[in-house]
Amino acid sequence: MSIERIKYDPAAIEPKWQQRWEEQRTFEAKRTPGKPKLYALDMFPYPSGSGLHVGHPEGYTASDIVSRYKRMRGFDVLHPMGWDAFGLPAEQYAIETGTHPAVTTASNIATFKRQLRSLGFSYDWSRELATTDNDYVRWTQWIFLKLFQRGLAYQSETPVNWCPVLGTVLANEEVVDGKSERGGHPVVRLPLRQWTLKITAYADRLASELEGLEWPETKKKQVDWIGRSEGAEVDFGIEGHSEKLRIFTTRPDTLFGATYMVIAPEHPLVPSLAIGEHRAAVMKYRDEVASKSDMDRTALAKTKTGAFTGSYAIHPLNGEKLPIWVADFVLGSYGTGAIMSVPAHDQRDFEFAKQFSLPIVEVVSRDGQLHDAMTWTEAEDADGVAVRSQFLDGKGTTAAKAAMIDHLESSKLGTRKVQYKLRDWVFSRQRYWGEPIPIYFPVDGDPETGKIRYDQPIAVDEQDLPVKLPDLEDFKPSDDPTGPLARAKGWRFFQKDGKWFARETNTMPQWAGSCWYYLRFLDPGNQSEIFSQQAYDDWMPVDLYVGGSEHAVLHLLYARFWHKVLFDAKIVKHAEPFHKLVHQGMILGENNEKMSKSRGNVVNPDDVVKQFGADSLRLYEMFMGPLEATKPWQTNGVVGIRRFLDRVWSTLAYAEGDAPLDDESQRLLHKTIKKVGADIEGLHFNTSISAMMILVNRLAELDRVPVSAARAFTLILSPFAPHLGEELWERLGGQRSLAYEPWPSFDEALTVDDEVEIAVQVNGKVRSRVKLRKDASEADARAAVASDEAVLAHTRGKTEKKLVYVPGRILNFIVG
RNA sequence: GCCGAAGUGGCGGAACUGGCAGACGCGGCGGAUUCAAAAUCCGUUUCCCGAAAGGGAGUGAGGGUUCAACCCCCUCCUUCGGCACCA
Repeated sequence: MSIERIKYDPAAIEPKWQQRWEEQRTFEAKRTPGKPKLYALDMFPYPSGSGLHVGHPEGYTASDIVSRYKRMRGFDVLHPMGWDAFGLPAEQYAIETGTHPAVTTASNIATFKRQLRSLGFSYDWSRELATTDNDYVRWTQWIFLKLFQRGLAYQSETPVNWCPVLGTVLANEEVVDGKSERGGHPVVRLPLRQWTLKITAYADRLASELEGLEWPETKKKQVDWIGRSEGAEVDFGIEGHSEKLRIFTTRPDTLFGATYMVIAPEHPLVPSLAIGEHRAAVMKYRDEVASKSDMDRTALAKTKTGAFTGSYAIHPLNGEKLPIWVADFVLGSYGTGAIMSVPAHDQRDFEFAKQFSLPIVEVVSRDGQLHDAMTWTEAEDADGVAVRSQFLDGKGTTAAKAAMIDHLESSKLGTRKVQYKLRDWVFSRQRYWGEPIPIYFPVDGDPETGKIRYDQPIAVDEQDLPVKLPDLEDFKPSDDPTGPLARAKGWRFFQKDGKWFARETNTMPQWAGSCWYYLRFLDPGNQSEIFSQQAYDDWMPVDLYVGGSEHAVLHLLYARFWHKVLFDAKIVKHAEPFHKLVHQGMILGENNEKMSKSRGNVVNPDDVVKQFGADSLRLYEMFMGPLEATKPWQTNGVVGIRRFLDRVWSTLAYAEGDAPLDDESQRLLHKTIKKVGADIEGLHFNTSISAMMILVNRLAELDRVPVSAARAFTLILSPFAPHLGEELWERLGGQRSLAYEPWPSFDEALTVDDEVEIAVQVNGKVRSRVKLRKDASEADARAAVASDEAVLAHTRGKTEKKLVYVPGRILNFIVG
């Protein structure tokens, strides 16, 4: 054996196959009638300036393995990739350097694309798209118009989260602890004109239609986020006012326990209710709260604060006078911004009552007896029996709630009501690098002096889409919340039929583009429609959606909302877009900490590819542990994987002949084929790799590996290590890419051993092992160990009380 | 505080439906090869006692069910993720 053998050289074979796949358009998605289909979607990345990090390839490799496997299983596969390319970083960079965001974005995309290509993902690059493409923006705006036409996009002047540093308004979801989610800049609440999407109109469906989806815990997170609660709205009279004070409660059964009322500082009635000597203090309190950050107002506020308005509400059922307080623990943005306070049965009300020495009256008793709630140390919010409650007395809580609501409705004092924590989606941003909102307004007179009639929004004609961004040189946000687009006067103002109009200068948030990209992938080149019905029917819904759990609520809720609107508009045919959802876990640095530049523990995929090869990176990321688990990077682990691939190469690359494998190897091969297939279906990539390692270790011991076995192994390895797979396949006589080669079959009979070694226990402790036929009878099993010294040593002189025998598993003597 | 997930060798992690805990990989140790090293190959590697045979302990802690528990039940601890006064 003097022939010099070539070594495994990923640096040579990886670019070779990447180029060949591209030239031969190997992965262009085509649909063949009658074949099953798979739409495998990755959450497309924001192409940041720092390039890919090792977290990206984790999910991408997983979906790529499934895609490649399914192709070999005869599926038509749609596996696309694109760019979520609008967003703040490019704009911030533009502000700092003057480089146009389009330039930065294009160069970042080029970097990302080069990196993704170097990893050998089987994307159909002919469907590549970026949310910033005019051709894409056109349809994003088109969908906005659908929302507008259906009354789901409206302007409001409500208090919003204005971030002075970023110069924009943020969604509630983008504000964490009173700071911007990106950058951690302070956020204040200001009333501004905003475009808002009526996602609350879909709250019920967004919650209930999750059922039936194959999603992880994320379903629950969304349900919690939507936060449905059932209760009643009740109108209280106000002494000396004709207006009513409307409150929402989930505990109408405790109405007789209300001892005071609380309204939020933002409540519109605050000015008129704050009277007499109390007025000044109330207004001062209101102003103080307004300047507080959300942080101060919520989590850390241990003691309750508030002020008495001087006004009284009239209890609708017993006519009692209840003092009306203002306190910031009541939120202006939830329910009616006002509550009836039942301190005996609500902890917050209880604390407030203690703080301000207000009465506490028990109206729900745990045992039916009367107690003095003034002596309690905390509220009792558990269900019980209604007391001191007139017609409710003696009723259990559930029955009492129903009876009270019935009574309120029949006497027109209140109504049944469902409330949601979910708020409408503040959709406008005062920034440059986003989709222009395709709306314009009449101008009274000319642009210089005229007033813009924001109350008369007009939809841009569909024919005139997309509304493109004007070229700007100065991207700085200003204090002026109309945003930088307002400075492009030539773009903003235009004349039609002799009249002046002004375009909307707010842009859409980054979420907009990612709300529907999976739909454009169906038919990205379509110039006349958002997508053809044929393309839709070919591929939808998305069968597998892989992405980070950081998008569990925001992106996935927004996208589902848009999809349902499109469903109602009969543009899509499924109520839900994503059938199965998987979140890859985070990859930590070697020191078990989150990867970050400041911690200096960032691993660059380019370096790993250079040192070990793309296939090693792919395999390693799948071998680290369960896909969904958080797990630390270990460079030595990549070394181990590279060793495995070296061994695969040296074992298979020079396979020859067709001498049959020995029985044991043959069985192992068939077991491995079965296991790898099943593991891919279950996304258990770590264990399938381990199974392949075991097989190679076995094959490497053989003098010679027959070609047929080498080919079968090559095929099952190929979804994981596609470059190595192709190279081996070629050496083993393959004429063309193995991408569509049928997945190897296995003989079920060879995957089960008919003789197995089972443990022999005495009183539950393993004392010996014995080889037995899988289906051996108890008598046979007993006979097989009858003279086993290791067993006899522990049974001798004792009486057998029981024998547990599970064929193929265990033999356990119970003696005493 | 509430909700969710998870705790297994020195490390990453396996373990079917309750049936031999520690597969596979890393690291360690010993050896082969080499002038030497790297690479590669072989052996070994949960802990404790023991020269060995063997014995004992062991899956965050404590209890329980069972012939048998990483797996099921109860209590508790820790870590991670999410939510944050939503009436």
